[in-house]
Amino acid sequence: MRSDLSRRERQILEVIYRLGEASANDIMAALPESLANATVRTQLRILEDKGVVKHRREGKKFLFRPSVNRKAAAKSALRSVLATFFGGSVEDALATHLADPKANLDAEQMQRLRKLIDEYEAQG
Amino acid sequence: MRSDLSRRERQILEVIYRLGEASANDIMAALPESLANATVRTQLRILEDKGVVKHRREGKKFLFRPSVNRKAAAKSALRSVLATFFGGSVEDALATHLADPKANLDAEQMQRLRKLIDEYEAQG
DNA sequence: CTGCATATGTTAAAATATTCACATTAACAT
DNA sequence: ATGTTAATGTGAATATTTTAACATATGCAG
Repeated sequence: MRSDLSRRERQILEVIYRLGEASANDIMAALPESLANATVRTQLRILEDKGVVKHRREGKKFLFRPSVNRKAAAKSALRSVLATFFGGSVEDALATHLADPKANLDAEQMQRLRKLIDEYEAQG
Repeated sequence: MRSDLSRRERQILEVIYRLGEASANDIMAALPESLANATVRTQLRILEDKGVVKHRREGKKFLFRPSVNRKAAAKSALRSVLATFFGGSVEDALATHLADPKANLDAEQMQRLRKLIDEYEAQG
């Protein structure tokens, strides 16, 4: 997630990433604390000025989405967490995640993980 | 990473996480842009007031470290990225990471990944 | 085409964050 | 002890962020 954004801007951008596409009202509803509609729209305008989000019109409302595609943002955010907290080690990260009771992977998910590793090794 | 921190506070906290323990000067040096020493110390004081970091004295300098241990912070940061960008799916995250040319895992790392999965499955 | 409900546009006050100069204190060598 | 160097403490100006009131526009029903 971009680090040159203010606290509120980041928070709102994160909501947009989670929702994929969202109106000012959607965002307002998704925020943990209650903000005036106008406040959310101000932040959206700022984010748009910064080139972080874009919008399209649908009926009379604006729907906002990130202008950087999710994949790229995801890769960048993940790399950042790996670097900051795991010394860049994806193994450490996986170990941490698996140790978390909330992870709770089922057989199918385990199989997908195995397959990913196999495939990576196959071409490496 | 805590989301109730200002931009600068987050940036500085991230540096501290990367370094493990750091003095005001260490942090100043690690920052991409140049800030006055007093500025960094002000932020450290704020972070300490907020209970985010603590310090110990060594000679005449203060060494700061996060007050929340790295493991817990790491787990939380990772979960957040997974939720925001990968719909909570660690498989998607691993796939994204492996697809990144910069990842470049060696045989040993691959083996560690496999072992983690095996062990997880062994206990379920 | 008029009114109503629901959006967005604009602007500016208030709150918060950011910055750093200057003052003070601490360690250490002489 | 005293001077020197290198830290930390304090306070306050400046900049940015955050907030939302008020104005305007849009879609739609009648």
